[in-house]
Amino acid sequence: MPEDRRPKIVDLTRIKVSCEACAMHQICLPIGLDRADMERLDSIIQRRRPMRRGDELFRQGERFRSVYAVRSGSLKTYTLTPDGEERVIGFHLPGELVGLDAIGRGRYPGSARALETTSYCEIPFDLLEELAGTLPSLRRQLLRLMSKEIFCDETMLMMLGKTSAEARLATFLIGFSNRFRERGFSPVEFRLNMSRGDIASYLGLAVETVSRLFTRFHEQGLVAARGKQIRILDLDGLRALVSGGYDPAADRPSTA
Amino acid sequence: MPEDRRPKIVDLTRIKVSCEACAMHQICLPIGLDRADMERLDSIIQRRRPMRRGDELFRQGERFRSVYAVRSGSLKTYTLTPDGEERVIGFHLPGELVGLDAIGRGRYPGSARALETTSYCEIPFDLLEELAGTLPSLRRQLLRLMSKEIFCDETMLMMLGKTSAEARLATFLIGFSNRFRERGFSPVEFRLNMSRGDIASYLGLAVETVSRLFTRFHEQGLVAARGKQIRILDLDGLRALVSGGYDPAADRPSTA
DNA sequence: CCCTAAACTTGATCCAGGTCAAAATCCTGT
DNA sequence: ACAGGATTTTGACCTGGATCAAGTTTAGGG
Repeated sequence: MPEDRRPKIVDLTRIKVSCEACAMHQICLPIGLDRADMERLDSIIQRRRPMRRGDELFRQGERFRSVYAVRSGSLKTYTLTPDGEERVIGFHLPGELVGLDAIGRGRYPGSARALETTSYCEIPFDLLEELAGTLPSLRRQLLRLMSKEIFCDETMLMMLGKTSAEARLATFLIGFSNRFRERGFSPVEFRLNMSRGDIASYLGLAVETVSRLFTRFHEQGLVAARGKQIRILDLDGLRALVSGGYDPAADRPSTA
Repeated sequence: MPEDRRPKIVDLTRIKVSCEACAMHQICLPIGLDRADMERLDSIIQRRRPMRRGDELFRQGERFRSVYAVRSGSLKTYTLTPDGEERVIGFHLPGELVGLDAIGRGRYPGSARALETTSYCEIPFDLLEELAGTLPSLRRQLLRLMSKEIFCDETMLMMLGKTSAEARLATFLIGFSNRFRERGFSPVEFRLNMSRGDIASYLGLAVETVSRLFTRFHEQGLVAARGKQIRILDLDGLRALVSGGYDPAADRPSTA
């Protein structure tokens, strides 16, 4: 067979993917699907070559075709304001779907960029929509994930509305702690691959404020941050800072 | 027939509803459905007796069973923070669905309260989900509406992150202007039935700031507000205030 | 392994908008 | 029509976090 002259390139672009084998299948779309249904889902999903840090998954304004599921790594979504400034909308960990905000408008309202080496699945949305017609579990999970997204955005809205910078960063760290734990990683030691600037933009603060807060948290023995590497020393102490504000950890279901 | 002894009470609680006859059916769930499919949707929808100002549609923490579509009037959704403060999440006009944030968690994360006399449809979600399996147009529209909700929340997030009080109120007014126009009402003269406090809470500002801004807008000849009655005098002037910030009017599709 | 640009930290200053206080206005029920 | 509480407006003051300005560390490419 002459085709095996360049097998790796072809393989890396469109690999046969299996949800069943994916470590995130208890968090992602296939929850509740039996083997046969999972195979039908597999058949419409494409796994792409992993992205490297800085690569773009899609760009603001591009025509919407697919939603994407993060398999490993992480990415950020952001929009460019008319005056060219970048505003971070969210950070996405393995098992999470990206691009759900584009369905209603046919174009991606923001861009998505890898924060580290990141692999993902591409799910053509017209096929997903169709398949959701015949697989009730898939339909339910898709609706749940979208609803969860709305809920998380609303939680964030509440926080940006009235909380102090301190409470925002504390909530941010607690949120990541929870998300890492849900994924089987340590909830007290992890790497935040986004820059301080990204965190600041996401929380509606200035970079300087975020930096000062990290130093303060360190001084107070709450968090030991060496660059992007975070170690949470006193989770309850952080929770206390959120006082009065809304604590998403308190009632976020551990699964979906 | 002895039943017609108390027909009105029964009628007002569960009225046979028709999406086809509803003024909002080009904005709401039934877009793209043919007559037969619309009847199937009608068959799972219940129209309830109208609420009066201050009535609650559902309460935070209650078990989720239904989503609701506003037929006429308006309502606000809000959550109570642990320390008993109210935080407004959104305002809902005719044709909009409420309760979508509850699907993923099985409980309403906030309460919904009528801002004026308001009629609505109740749509039991398990039935809607099932029907969405057999009606592709309904499924598509449900996904679109949820996606739109995510997009709107994200837009709001961006705004709360970095914009001035002035830009926030301007965006708020422009947004309502658009929504009223989409519904066939005047985009320059309308009634905002929520209190100044509600507006402030929604925009993450103090009541006093909102009040001052209304006076300032009046002085600048942008808006004439007599209490809840709003008349926009210079829409472009308002748009100019949003400068630099993100203008949702610029690319919000006029339909769904 | 070093060099350089970018990212991060720290310090000093300033102001938008929050808070407190009080007066004016608007509703709502009787 | 009116009383009384709630809502709104206006004024005075103050603070949290933005902004401006250096230094310092980190990381990636040659």
